[in-house]
Formats: sequence, structure tokens, C-alpha cells
Amino acid sequence: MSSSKVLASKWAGRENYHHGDLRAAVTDSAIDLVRKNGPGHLSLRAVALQVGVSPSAIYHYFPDKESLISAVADQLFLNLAEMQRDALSKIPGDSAQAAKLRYREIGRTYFRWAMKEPNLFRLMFGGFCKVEKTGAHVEDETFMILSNCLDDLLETGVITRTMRRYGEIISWSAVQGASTLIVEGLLPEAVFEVLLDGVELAMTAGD
Amino acid sequence: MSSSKVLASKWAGRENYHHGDLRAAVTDSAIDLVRKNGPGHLSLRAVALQVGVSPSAIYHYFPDKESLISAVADQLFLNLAEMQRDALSKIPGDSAQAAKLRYREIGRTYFRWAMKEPNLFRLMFGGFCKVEKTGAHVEDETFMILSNCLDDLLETGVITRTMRRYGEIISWSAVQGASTLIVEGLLPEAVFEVLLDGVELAMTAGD
DNA sequence: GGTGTATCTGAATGATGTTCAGATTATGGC
DNA sequence: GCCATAATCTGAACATCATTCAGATACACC
Repeated sequence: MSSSKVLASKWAGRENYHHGDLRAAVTDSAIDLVRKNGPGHLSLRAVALQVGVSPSAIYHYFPDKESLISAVADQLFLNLAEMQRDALSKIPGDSAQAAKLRYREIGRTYFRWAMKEPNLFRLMFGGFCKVEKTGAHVEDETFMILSNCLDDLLETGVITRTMRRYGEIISWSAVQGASTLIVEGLLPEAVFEVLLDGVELAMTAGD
Repeated sequence: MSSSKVLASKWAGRENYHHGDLRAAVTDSAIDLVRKNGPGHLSLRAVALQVGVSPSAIYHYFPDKESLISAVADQLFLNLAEMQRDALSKIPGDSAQAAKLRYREIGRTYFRWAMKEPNLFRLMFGGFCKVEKTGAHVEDETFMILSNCLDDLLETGVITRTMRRYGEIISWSAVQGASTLIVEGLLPEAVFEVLLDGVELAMTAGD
């Protein structure tokens, strides 16, 4: 009867009572809203409104807000790794020079991601979701990309075996720290390239 | 009359209508609650309850919640710098060895602060307050402590003039990044001492 | 001792996360 | 094709939150 049409008008353009892929739509909308308003101002009601669904519908896919944020964080870690893979694919070759360029580009991609989307960066590393929940360890891919690049640097003789041992820790920590400090306004943006110079110099001069 | 006594009972143990030093009491209570519940779960009502005051009283000292969080962040930066100064005062001397020990202790104090109070650490660097608001640049003291220590390392010949140029950036970034990654569970705690070894090795071997 | 001002209260508003009973639609067996 | 069952979604409700504002209270000064 006409009741279905009347109700349909309340569903914000959705014609079926069932949504189709609500889970994905919710995480996408959450990413969009966090990007705009920051992780602390994410509202389930705003997500529901943007998706065209009742707020309580979200609870069929996420037990609470924190679980949604966890799902968002997982998605973002995958996005970051994908961006790094894309950047690396443009710098092929087995030479020492290529390996060095790749090493810098990994850090730069990380930093550019943080600068372009500060609120998403904050969500990933601001303690908004417990890492324990994620059994998949979706952040390991970023670590592996770095690891492989460091192997290349060792094989091409750019770094020593001794320095290789500290490679992931120094590189990830330095890039993560500089990104945070710059994004939060405690260091100027130009500092990042200086950091890359310094880390490369320090790593290659190592013992 | 008795009305004052009746009302006094609502003031949670406070005998005067005026509080005395409400501003400080509010920031102290806020620090306590953030430490327990995280920066995202700070509630002005809980602060007011703990201080024994009406929620709206807080607005006489802070225009909104974010301003209170800014004041808390300032306080925490001062605390951190004080802790670093205390730690350094226990390692006097002009020798290269003493300077190296001081350098490591600055990083360790930073890291220990983060590990002991993860929620306060998150508040300081999680983008909960705009740095612009703080004209005083209260985080500069931490920077200066590091700077002075690096000067000592240069004067005692532990690092070269070239490496000195990257000192603050590499050190602060690496320690900040490692602290974040470890606090958020992305790297194991034992990694931090390895980082210190690596950074010292890289910096001292530099060119 | 009375006046003015700084400080604080109490009530109200609108938005929030979360729960739950029930309405609606899809699915699978006959 | 039809019915039962499960999956999905709604609507209303509750407690809590930040924030505002008119008014009550206490202090300081004259």
C-alpha cells in the first residue's frame, strides 16, 4: 500500500528496507566524518544520518562505538600500506641508489599521509582503539615494506649488518615521531626532509 | 539561619560558598580523571563532582572543555620538563661519559613518562588541544634541555659538528615515535633500549 | 553597614551512546 | 506459490554530556 512509500521517504533515498552493505557504508561514512571533525567528535547519529539509516541499525554490525573506530583504524592501516606499495612500485631497480630512494619514499609517504589527513592519523595512533582487539595485526604490512627495503639497503652495501639490526626501529620511530610532532604543530613542516637527511647520514655512516 | 547549613551539605564538604582556588582544583581533578579514563572520556560534570562544585562554575575559569584540556596539557609539559631536569641533576660532570649518560636519560625519562601515564601522554600529543592557543610555548623547555645536552656531546667530542645539526630532530622524533608505538602496543616495550643503542651508535658514528 | 562585584548555583536545552521491543524484509523448505 | 524462521532495521526511551543563563550568595571596599 501507500505505507511503504510514506516510510520510504524517511529512509533518505534508500528504496529498500534493507540497505545492502551497511557495514561498509558505515565505516566509509565514519572515515569521512573523522577526517572532517576529528576522532573525538565522531557521532554514531551523524554516521546513521549520512548513511540514511536509524542509529540503532549500526549496532547490528558493531557492538559499540569503539568497535567501529577499530574497524576504521584497520581500514586506514591497509590504506597506508597500499599507498606505500604504490609509491615503491614507481622506483624499481636493484641499485644502491634505487634502494636509497625507496627508503626515503617510504618515510615520505608515511609523513604525507599524516599531513594530508591529520585526523585520520590521530585516530590510528591516538589510543582510540585497543590494538589487542585486532588479531590480524593489520599494521604488520607497513612494517614488512620497511623491512624489505632495509634488506635491499644491506644487500647493496648502503648500510652495515650492524645498522641493519636497528633499521626498522630507528626508521619507524623517527618517521612516526616527526610526523606527530609536525602534525601537532610542535615542529615546522620543513623539518621532515632534514630528518630524512639526518637519518640517512647516521644510518649509512654507522660503524 | 539553618538555610546555610542545609545548602552547605550540598557542597560536598566545602564550608564556604567560594571555593578558594577553583581553577587549580579543576585542572588537578581533570588531570586525575584523564589519567584514569583517557582524554576522550573527560567529563566536566565528573570534574565538578570531584571538586565539589556545580558544573557551570567551571565556565567561570574556562570558556569551554577544550580550554581546560589546553591548560592541562600545559601543566603536563611543565611536569615532563621538571622530571627531565630532576633526572639530569643526578648525572653531573663534564666528561663525555657523563654527557652520554645524560643524553640517554633524557630519552628514558620521556619514555618512562609515557609508559607510566599513557592517557596523559595521549592528551599531550593526540591533538586534543590547539598548540596555537598556547602563546607561551611551554613545550620549548623540553627542547632546550635536549639542546643543552647535545651541546655537551659536541664539546666532549662524542658527536661531530655535522651530526649536531640533526641532534634535536633525530632524538626528539625517535623518542617520541618509539614512545607512541610502544604505548599503543605496536612495538614491544623492550624495543626502547634497543632504540637508544641504535641512535647513539648512529649519531656517534656519523661522518 | 551598605553597595558593587566576583563567584557560584540550579534549571534548562539539545545532542550523545546505548538498549530494546517490535516492525519489516529476505531466505529456505514445502 | 506460500509459510515459518531468521536477519535486518525502526522508533522510542534512558542516562549522560557540554553549554547557557538568570539569579542567588559571599566577599571587598568605601
